[in-house]
Amino acid sequence: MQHPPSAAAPTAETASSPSRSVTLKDVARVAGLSPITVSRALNTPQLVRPATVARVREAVELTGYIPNLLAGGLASKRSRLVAAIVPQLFNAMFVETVQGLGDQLAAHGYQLLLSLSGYSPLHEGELVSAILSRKPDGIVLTGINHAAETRKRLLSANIPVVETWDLTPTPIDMLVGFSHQKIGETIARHLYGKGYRRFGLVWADDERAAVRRSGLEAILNEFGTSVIADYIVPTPATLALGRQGLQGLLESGTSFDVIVCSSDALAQGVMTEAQVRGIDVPGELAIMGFGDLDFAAHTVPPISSVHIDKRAIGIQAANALLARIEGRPLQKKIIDVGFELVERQTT
Amino acid sequence: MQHPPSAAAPTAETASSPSRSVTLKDVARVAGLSPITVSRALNTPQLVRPATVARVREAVELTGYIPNLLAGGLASKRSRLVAAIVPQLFNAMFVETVQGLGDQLAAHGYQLLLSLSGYSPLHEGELVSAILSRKPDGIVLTGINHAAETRKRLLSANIPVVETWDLTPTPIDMLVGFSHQKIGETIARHLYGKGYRRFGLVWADDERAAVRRSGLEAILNEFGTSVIADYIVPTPATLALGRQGLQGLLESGTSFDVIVCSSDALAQGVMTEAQVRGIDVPGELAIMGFGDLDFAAHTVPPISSVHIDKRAIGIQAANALLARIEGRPLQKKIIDVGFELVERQTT
DNA sequence: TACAAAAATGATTGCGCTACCATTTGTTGG
DNA sequence: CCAACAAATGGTAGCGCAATCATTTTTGTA
Repeated sequence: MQHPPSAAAPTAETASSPSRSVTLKDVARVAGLSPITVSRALNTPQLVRPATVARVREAVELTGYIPNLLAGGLASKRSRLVAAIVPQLFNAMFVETVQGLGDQLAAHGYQLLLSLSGYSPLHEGELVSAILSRKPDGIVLTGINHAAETRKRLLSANIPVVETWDLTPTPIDMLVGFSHQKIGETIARHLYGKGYRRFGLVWADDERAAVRRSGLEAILNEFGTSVIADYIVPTPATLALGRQGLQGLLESGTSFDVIVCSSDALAQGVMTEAQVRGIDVPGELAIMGFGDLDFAAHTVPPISSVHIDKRAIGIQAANALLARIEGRPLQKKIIDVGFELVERQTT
Repeated sequence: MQHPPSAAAPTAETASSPSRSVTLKDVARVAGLSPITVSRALNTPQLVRPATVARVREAVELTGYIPNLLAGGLASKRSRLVAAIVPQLFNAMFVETVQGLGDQLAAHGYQLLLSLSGYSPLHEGELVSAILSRKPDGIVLTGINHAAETRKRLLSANIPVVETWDLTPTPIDMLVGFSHQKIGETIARHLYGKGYRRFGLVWADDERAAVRRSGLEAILNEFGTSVIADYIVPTPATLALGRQGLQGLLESGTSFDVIVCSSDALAQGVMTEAQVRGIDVPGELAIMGFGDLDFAAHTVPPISSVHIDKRAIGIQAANALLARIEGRPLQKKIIDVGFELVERQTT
């Protein structure tokens, strides 16, 4: 299975130059056709006689030709590239969306340029410029709050944009997400309905989480109660921060009957800390998560959470983009994938 | 902070054509310089008078110029793009590596093209071709087992390649990883040393996991014992599969004193199932994971695992690539990031 | 068989940028 | 004050491909 250094690769060009890469012209020469016909045979085979296509395929095989998409993109103004900006990947939330997006794009011959913004909207502007310089056919953003500069650049780039993981009546272009406000409200109603009154929060310092909180508090206020205390953690939220959170809240001396967390990771952390301290969940303390990550259903006891179809967000975003890129009519500019409160055994 | 829709963007081109994008030539005209000088001012400012650079910067600002890297890459043969192929992102293992890689690359002005291979080496060949057609300056691969076709293509593309997450004396080019064999051996010694004799496995159907298993079994054999039974699960490994795994093993009627899992997710699943069934961990049954994911230290009881510096793999891979791209000498072609068995309370 | 229409193929040009070499401008010392 | 050189700027060409229009070949029909 070793390749002896003496034997040159059999498919290498015959030219003496040290491996100048194979171009369309080389394939054309081998196939006895013009370069443009080869180009067509590869990109729009329906415009070329089947026999010719076969001849081209052979020549491609023989030469080991790999098209240069930089050149192709420059000439055709279509890069077959879609860029996505995600705060970070640690946060398992976005991973499924990226995976769905990537899978769906790949299935349609597009590639994914992934950028990690690290939750900093200031940095996002430069990021967008860097991305636009690759001339992507579309862009997927996380969230709806972008610097004015970012919006302007995106708008003037004149390419399809999908914002995700949030909801607004005025997206830059298209949107796939859900209402954080409503989730907060739903959580409040659920917990109040189950009789919980003394609310503690372990909450990430994140803008979408803040919206969920405002929904939660709005309804609690309606019911004449409110959040007693909160413990704010930096992003990305981890189990360790969840444990710290409960610790912090308990040290404040107040007593709670439920801790609401801005993510399942924090919730699991809170639960771990409760167990370590011998606090019965949900008997003495109820816990509520968000995101319905893989583990939420498989802890002991399983964590009540809010399910989001994270993968669907990615797939729908891809579909919206592909439709626009390929000029197909778009049913809706705004897709609400909704959510579902999943009651398990911690509430 | 709103931009009134009446006022046309002040930076828009004066041309009447519907937003033809701004090119280097436009900037040059505005700055009263030749295009090539503008190019230099942006790419190699040290070759241009500071006053001229400033003039160019102004013109860029004024015109809202965004370079076209397709054209730039085509002309210069440097794309400032690095491609990475990862089996999948669900598997939290690779996420940190991708994040480290992305961060480090971004810090050096490179962007990340992410491809998900879905664990299928057959598909990897096409993937590599698709990637090479973007003319990346470097490629990061997961694992060391690649189709012969893939190797050939990579070799003839003549760009730096880093293989990761495994170890071999004969990488395609460079490598950042660790020895799965040794991990298996280390686990076996640890568990045997603690007195465990009746080994059950809940194991993912994954080639690197298979190597860890072979290390484990080799040492167990040396000690005159062996794995009693295994339960093989498909990738990606999830908590639910871990639970199924324990269930499957218990139903076989055999009794175990330790279950070794090919990942922490499976281990947590096994532990959950054990707790649900009232099996004391580690009293009646010990559990061993792999990967030392975030949660491993924060379950009750915390899971013994093998720590891998996953983020470092990404960062070192980026560094190796950057060194080669920028022509700096490379200390080592093979970087072993090692591992560390972390004994917690499940063994 | 002839002729129009359709299908298939080809030639030219330019996408936006940088490499390469040529030219101009500025600087130094005799 | 002017060589002699370095620093700064410019002109030309071409990276590899596809859009556009032109030409050739094939097909169907009277």
